[in-house]
Amino acid sequence: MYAYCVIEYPIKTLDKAFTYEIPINLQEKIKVGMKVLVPFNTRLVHGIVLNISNSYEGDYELKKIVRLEDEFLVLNEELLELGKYLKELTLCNLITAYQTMLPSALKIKVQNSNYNKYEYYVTLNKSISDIMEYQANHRGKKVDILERLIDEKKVNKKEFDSAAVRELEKANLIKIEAQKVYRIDRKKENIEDKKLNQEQQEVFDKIKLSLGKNEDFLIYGVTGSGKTLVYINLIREVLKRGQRALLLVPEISLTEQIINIFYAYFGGDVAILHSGLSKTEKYDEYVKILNDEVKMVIGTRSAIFAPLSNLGIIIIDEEHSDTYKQDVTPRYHARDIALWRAKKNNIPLVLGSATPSLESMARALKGVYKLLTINNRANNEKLPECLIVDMTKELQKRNFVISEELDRRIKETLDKKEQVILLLNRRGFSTVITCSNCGFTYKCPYCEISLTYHKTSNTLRCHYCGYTKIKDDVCPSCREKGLNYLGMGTEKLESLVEEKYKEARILRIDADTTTRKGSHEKLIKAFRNKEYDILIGTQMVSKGLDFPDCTLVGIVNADTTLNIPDFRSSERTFSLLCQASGRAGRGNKKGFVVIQTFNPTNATLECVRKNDYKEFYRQEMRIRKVLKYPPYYYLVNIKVVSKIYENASSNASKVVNYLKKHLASSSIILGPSTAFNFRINNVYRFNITIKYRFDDNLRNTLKELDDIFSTNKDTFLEIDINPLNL
DNA sequence: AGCACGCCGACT
DNA sequence: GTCGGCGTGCTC
Repeated sequence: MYAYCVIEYPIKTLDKAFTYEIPINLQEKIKVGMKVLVPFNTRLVHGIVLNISNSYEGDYELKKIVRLEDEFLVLNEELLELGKYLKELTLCNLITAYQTMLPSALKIKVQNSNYNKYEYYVTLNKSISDIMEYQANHRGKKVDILERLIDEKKVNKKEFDSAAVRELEKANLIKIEAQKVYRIDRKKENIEDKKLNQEQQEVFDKIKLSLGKNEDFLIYGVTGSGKTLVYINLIREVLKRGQRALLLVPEISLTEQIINIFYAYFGGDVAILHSGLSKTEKYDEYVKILNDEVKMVIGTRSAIFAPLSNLGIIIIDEEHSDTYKQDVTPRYHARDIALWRAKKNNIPLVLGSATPSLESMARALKGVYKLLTINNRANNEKLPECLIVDMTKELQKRNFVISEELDRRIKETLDKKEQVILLLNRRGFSTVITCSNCGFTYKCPYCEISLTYHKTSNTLRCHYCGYTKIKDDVCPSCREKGLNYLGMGTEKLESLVEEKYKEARILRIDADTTTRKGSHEKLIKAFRNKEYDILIGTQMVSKGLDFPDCTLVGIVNADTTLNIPDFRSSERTFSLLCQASGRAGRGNKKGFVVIQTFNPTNATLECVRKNDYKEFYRQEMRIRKVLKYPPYYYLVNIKVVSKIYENASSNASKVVNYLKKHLASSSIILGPSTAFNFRINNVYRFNITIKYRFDDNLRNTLKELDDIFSTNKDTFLEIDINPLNL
């Protein structure tokens, strides 16, 4: 018998199956998907068995497999096949695909250590009469231990004095047995069963009809519409049918509430997988899934590879979230993997969002996904009232950070003993130039992208197409000398707010205050418990959180995200601000949202104010169509990377020429342009972007380019198919 | 990737 | 004469 294996080195030239002879003693045990140790050249390496065959045709003198490395399959048939799809999807090596699917404790190459955790239990090892006889002749701790064991038969070793236990074991009176335990072990809670309202029920009923079929859904439900409750009921239905469920969430640390709800409903039937777990915790959760000991998995992006057998449904919550796309190789999108698995298992896929990605909404409107809408908040709560404040006018009143309107509302809210969230968008791109007088920013005339400033040449450039212009001395819009960099950090805002509202208790949450594991949840909890009055934060605080006493959300500077040089910046801003607005007035109190901006007539902000996703979708789709962006066109981004400037530059031109020669004439090739992170650590990178609709040659051409550059020592390519960022 | 093999320069 | 620099080629 022969085994075809991929080996551990993630190198293009080794990205193929190597054949080994299976020694007779392993022939019974070996299975496809197992980890093996094999001789390779002059050393031993790890590999995964792809195929087992009785014949081998070829003239190689085959070597023999040394041993099996795990007693269980690390990859079942579905995942083995999925790895091949992942390779095709992202153009990565097969072994890289498999590695990303496995938790770090089970990855190929790591030395096999035992990650299992045990608890030790003590039981009696002699007849009761022998024990009693021993007790008669002794006193103290040992007698007490035996006493308890007679009563309870089996007791955790932790509860006894270890020296006494050791002596008793030596005397052969007791024995100690190891029992495998899981590090995470949650119990179901008795919670009140919430009933679905009519809208939720309709959505549930429609998806229920599709269980057992491959149908893909998009649930578009406003913030607070109770999508989670629909998910819970769907999963229950799936479990009732003896199948399992997979739920993806964007970031578990920010979605603590969701997990707790699912633990409450499903207890130990849930396994969780996310980056906040330790390596060993992840291993435990993974083993539970492999052993069919759980009925559902909740997790972040990579949980889409969970080895659940008998899948009945896949749900992706907040499907628009960027976190579902991995930004290192393999650059996959969990949605694509979900579509594949749903099809493969013949089950429904449910995507849910209050602000669906344009891609998904476009597909839904085309009928590729079934669109299901929830228009109202679950308990008929009103959406918050939202107003836009023109900061150019405030500047004249010398209000640089907090407008009169926002100031008045903050005071009112504090007087009512209610809570305020102030959202400061991600620190602005320091390379984007804004006029501090009127809010003007430079945009590329061809790509509608903010231009970035290059200090060395005093130029403004579009990193999509390479358009370049010299920086003006005065703002082209207001003729003032106001062109400077943008940026205020949360810290500065915090000190300002402290000064202004001396009585208020202020909490700041951003990447700096939440570095320690779990500190984020602690701070969030403290705010919910009303230990603070004002919460200042970045987008971290905007997602999925529920603060019943928060009635005011202030967006301090809505322009920063709008000006980020990316064609998706409007979409991201809309989504972020809608999410943030959704934080106001979750209880039965009325909520307010104040958006401060230098662009009060901006169409995206106006859509946020009206909470009008449909209008935003229409507008943004028009722009995407004209400028040939997704979802009308597909994108591929190629970065040409080298430590040597000339090589990066010349190879980038070579790539463009190659593409021009081989791609369909309808495909658009942009660049090479200097990437916005053009030079990091003395590594240079050039950007090439392909826009295409249908191009039969595309995949093969990309593969060929990848092959050509795989042997290049100093220059390499990073190919990102369907990139989220360029 | 890792390692052996191989062919040139500067050292006890 | 030999040690060791790293260019080249191969891995079932």
